[in-house]
Amino acid sequence: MARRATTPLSTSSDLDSRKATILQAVVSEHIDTAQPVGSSSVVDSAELAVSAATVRSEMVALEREGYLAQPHTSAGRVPTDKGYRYFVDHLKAGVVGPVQQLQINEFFVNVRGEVEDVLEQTSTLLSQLTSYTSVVVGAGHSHSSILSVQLVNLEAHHQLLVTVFSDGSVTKHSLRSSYDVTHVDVAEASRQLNALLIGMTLDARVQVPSRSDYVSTLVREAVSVLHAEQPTIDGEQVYIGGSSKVAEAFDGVETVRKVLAILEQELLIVSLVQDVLNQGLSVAIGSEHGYEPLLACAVIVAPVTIDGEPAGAVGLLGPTRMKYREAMAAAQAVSAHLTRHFTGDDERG
Amino acid sequence: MARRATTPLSTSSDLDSRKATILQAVVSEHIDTAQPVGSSSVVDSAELAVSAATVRSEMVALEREGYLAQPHTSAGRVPTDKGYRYFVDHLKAGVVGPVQQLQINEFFVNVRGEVEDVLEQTSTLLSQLTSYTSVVVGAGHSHSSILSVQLVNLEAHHQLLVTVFSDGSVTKHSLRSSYDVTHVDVAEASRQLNALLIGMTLDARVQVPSRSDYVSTLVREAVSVLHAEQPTIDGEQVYIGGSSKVAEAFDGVETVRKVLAILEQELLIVSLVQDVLNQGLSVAIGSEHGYEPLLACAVIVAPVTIDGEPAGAVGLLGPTRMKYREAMAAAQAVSAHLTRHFTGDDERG
DNA sequence: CCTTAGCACTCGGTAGAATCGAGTGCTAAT
DNA sequence: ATTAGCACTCGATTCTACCGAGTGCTAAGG
Repeated sequence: MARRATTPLSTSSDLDSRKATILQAVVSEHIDTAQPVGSSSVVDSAELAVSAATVRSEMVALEREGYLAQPHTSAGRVPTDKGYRYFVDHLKAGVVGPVQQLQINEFFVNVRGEVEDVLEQTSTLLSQLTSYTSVVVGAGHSHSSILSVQLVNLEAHHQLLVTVFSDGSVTKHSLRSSYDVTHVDVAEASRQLNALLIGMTLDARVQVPSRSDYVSTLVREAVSVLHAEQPTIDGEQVYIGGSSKVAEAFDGVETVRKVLAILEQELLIVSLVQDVLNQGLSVAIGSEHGYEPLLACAVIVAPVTIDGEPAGAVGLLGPTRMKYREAMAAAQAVSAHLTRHFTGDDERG
Repeated sequence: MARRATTPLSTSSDLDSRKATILQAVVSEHIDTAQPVGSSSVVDSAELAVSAATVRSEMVALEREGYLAQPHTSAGRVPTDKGYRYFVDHLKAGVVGPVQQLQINEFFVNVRGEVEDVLEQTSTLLSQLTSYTSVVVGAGHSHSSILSVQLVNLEAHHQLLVTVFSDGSVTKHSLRSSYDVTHVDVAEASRQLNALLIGMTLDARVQVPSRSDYVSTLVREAVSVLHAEQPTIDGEQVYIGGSSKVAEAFDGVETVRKVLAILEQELLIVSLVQDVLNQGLSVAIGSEHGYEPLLACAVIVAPVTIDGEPAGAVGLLGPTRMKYREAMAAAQAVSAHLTRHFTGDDERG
């Protein structure tokens, strides 16, 4: 923790020890109180052996360097995004509280059902743990291979193509034909599709014989419909938990509205989470993630893997003045449990 | 409209013509302005040939009878739930505006994809049309028969049971066995399951031969897992559109939070919608639906049918002072289009 | 008897003034 | 470099006055 003091004109991202202490005190207190923090309360909370006046002049410097801001003259200081950034970068990794640990353990012991159900419930869990809105993203099946394809006759003109992937996901696609299709045709088409597609991934192209009988046409349509799925950012699933927490976390109806509006656009949420992950970050604060309507938000992201492969992420969305340590610990713990749950899964009974 | 004047001491639910006019004027104006309405503005807006004083004494009566309330002495009047109820009961059926009609038509011409996608997008549409939060409920498949059952081997201990129903829905269920299962076993189990289950509905019990080989065990497990689904209020789908609208519609963070919290509980939303439908209502106002956290809300519901069978509902959730005529018209129009879309569907190419 | 003009009264909302106090920035002394 | 001291700023709070929308009541007129 105690870092060597450098020259006061440090190259932007490092601060001498006292400035760091002060900054951290301001951030901590502001997170707790949501109020601007004054020099004297810094002296109290950080146990500094200097006077308020000294702290003040340091704060002027911190403001000049962009870590703090003043809502108005003669108010205390408030952290900027940069200030929060410094804070989280120098945060010693937290650990989840005992109560929450218990809650997490219990959850993962009891959780049952399909992947989708687990993810959805996880999202609720994470939100309850932290009082922030949670986002759980499950990766699509673009890299899974096809285990089984089946064509089912709903009506003479209407078939359903049901595909099972090696990751356990199942998709369905409607096929509508302008000609009558018999059960025999469907069975034959099913057989051919299985022969063609089993073991393939969605991004692999397959050669379809171009004969023009009904069965072949059906097969061709089925294959093309499957391939058409690709552009849809391969159907990741998004589960949002605790959107009501938005109303508590932010003040100002307008902010709440904006954030909720964003949360409604699942594609956007997916790319937000992906962006943050791609930047290699675990936290994106305010302007950092580049989504203007979310300027007032911080996003915490933790990746989930299955057998070492990236398989999604869990995230938390709160105000920039969120409780980073607790929230990061919770996200990390949950993502780890999730990883273990899915990876270790098949070894258990 | 002009209803015969009855005795002033009418049996609660009927009002003489003038009272009715006044009540309707108050409700209308309050819906527009969100402000308490005074006697003089009633005289203006309803073109009454009486003085404000007369209106006032009528308002006293309306208040005594429970249709109006006063936020505080010497403020105007505000409708009670009962007042709103009278209003909507005597509302001449509205028709959607030309712009929205266009929007609806365009939507249903262009909409593509599986039922789930259509419902989800419909929910967004309805919300955009009305600026209220929309709820679309798709009925479960408890009454659909099974068209196909398929068991797929994910791993030696892990099979996936994929079921296709006659309504085009598809479910999957994980089966985990403590013993190794070969592909041959799975194929055989699949065959047996098909023989047993095709044509059945989920509520029908089937006799499973109680032999104790692996295949039979697998079959038994599959059947029991399918039947176990029943209690889950048979997996209706809920699609909520425009939850951000909640932030606009209500004032008071606490109300917003409560409503959002309710919207998160899909089961609750389903039963709310079902309740309202069962009461034969199309609108439930404030206390009428009996969900205390939604006291400030009105819910509009319109049923959707497929081939005459109830198949779900579309709903709108707004403040009690919502624009009933427009919202009801929109809900009705959308539900009608949806009904037609799904019913007429199979005749088209 | 219903209606209505007139009037006193209520009470929330707004505007302005006074005040408070937390917090700053500067300066001068150590 | 630090700090005590101090003048100053400015949002928040309180208080007052007051306005005005709206009421309820009453007494007079159809």
